[in-house]
Amino acid sequence: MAESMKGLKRTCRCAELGVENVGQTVTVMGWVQKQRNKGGLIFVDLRDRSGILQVLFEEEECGSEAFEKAAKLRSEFVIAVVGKVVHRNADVNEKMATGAIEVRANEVRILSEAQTPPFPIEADSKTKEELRLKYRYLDLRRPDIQKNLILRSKIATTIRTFLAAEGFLEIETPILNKSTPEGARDYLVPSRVHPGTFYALPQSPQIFKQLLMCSGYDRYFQIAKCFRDEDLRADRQPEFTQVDLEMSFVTEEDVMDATERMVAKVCKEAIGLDVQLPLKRMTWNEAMNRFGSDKPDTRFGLELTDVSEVVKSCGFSVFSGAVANGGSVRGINVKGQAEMPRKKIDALVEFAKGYGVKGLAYLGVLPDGTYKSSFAKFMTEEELKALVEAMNGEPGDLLLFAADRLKIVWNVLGALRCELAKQLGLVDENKFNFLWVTEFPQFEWSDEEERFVAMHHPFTMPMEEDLPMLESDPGAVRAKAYDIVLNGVELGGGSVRIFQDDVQERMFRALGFTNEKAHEQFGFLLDAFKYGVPPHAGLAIGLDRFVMLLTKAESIREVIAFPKVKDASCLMSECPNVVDPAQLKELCLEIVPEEKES
RNA sequence: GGCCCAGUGGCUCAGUUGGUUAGAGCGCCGCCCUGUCACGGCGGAGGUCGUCGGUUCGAGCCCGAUCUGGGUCGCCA
Repeated sequence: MAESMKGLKRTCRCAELGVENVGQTVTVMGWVQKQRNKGGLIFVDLRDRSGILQVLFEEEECGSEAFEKAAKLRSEFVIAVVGKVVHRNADVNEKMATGAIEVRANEVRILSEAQTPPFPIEADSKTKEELRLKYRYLDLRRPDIQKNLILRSKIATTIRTFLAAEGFLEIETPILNKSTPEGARDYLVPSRVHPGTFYALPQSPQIFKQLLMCSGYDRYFQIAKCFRDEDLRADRQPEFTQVDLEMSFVTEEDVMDATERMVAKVCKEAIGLDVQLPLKRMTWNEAMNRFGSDKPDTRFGLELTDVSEVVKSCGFSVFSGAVANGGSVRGINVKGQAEMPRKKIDALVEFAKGYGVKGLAYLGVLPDGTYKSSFAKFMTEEELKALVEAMNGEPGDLLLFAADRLKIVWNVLGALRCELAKQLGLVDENKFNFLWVTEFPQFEWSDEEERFVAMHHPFTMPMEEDLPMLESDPGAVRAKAYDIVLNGVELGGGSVRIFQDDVQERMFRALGFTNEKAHEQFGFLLDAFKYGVPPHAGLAIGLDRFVMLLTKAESIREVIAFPKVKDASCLMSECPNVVDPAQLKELCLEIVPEEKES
């Protein structure tokens, strides 16, 4: 039966005690991690978010009533203990942070009894995630998750302190917004007052922070919840948190400078990591050509080589054909792997196919100078020699090639080099390689929509020297946009914003927006630009991903208190769920049953 | 929407070429134990193998479908 804590006040957390407290009488409260009953002596490991403390019950010391209570304690009971901190003398436990001391109990109260939990509350849980997430409130008791969330809190505090000192104001923006079809799918919220209309949850506070600049707030930031109704991944949740910031009267240099100093500060405070500033930079074009990715992992090599020129008229029609059709042939030299078993190579080919390429050509340069290859028979000795030379191939090397449209080749080889690095153990897990990727293309061609779409968003400023091409050659226009990348993960990104209404109008035209459509969707922003708007630029960092990388967590769910699973539902609360028909009626909504396919 | 992986007592797993009463460790319950800390000793309870259907004399094991969770491609301005 639960007892009251009346008259008791917790004096400290469990693991806050040490040898310096010996002799003091303390009151500690927490969960029973473990009870060890020796008969005349009962040990209890008491746990709270600080750690574990051993409590000792001896009948002579605590009296028979307390001793009997101690004998009844089970895992996860919540108890309060009043007792004296003593040294363990000969029985120090070196493996415990509080192993030199223990609390000799004088009094114990059972504040709450507990059923046996469905899985052990312990670090390095082996329990299936499904079960952990169903009982997330128990999972969150585990020390490794607590460590992650405590670190996350510390990081948020560091960010707030840093930005405040830099003159940033923390300003909240609305959660209920207007839906804009550009970009990711919106989560929609029906309006009761205006039947048939909807709010959208923010994908980012983008437009509002730009309006704040128009309003003179100079430097804004927000640790903002954002929502995107897209499929989940190990590093992607439908609701996530961004450190969102915007600055007026600045260039991209100012934003990048403030951001990297903030990131460096966080790394130092959170995990004691010294980050060398300024961060390395690379243009988008260089990143794609060398790494096949706009978020390259620079902890290892395996860079791409363009061999299109070398093979454009060779006998292997897959290569020559790709070049003839305007595509590209590029390769990766996997040093010393010429003898990779056929089975492993086949698996790599299958891996590559998952990225849209029809196959992967391989050429092993054997130590004796001969070749083991899927295509050598189609090429002359000279052609092969030229190809190996172009790849800097030496005996013992395995050369892998993809031939297709350039976009696909980049995609395949970019993924392949990461996979190879993982398989060959080339990734140094202790490295934190930050990188700015700059000069992104302004537009990206969408096959699906048959038009150019904005690579970042429609408010991104093109580079001045490329402005004339906005109409004539949109695909060649580079943007004043920059992404910050850490170990192959896009940590965040930003841009200088358009602040001239004529440039903004040209942007919308290039994106295929009519004047009406642009005004219908973003009219208030365009109007705001007519009343005096400062040049401004900003950026957003994905906080969840940042914490995930700093904690080396395998999944973003390990750094979010209550995450969603793959289908965007919550196993604990079971949302989303149906609602009362009366609620729907009030919203003038009804469920139309899906037609069954016959 | 596609592809891949997993699903056996509360938890983590094992389960031989399909063959009688499905095993282990931990946990749980009871008794004993004054220095344990992966405590120890003795005893005990607990599963029909995610679900449905099929093949077979016989299925945890083979086949099909489906559900659940994970990874990934598409998607994510």
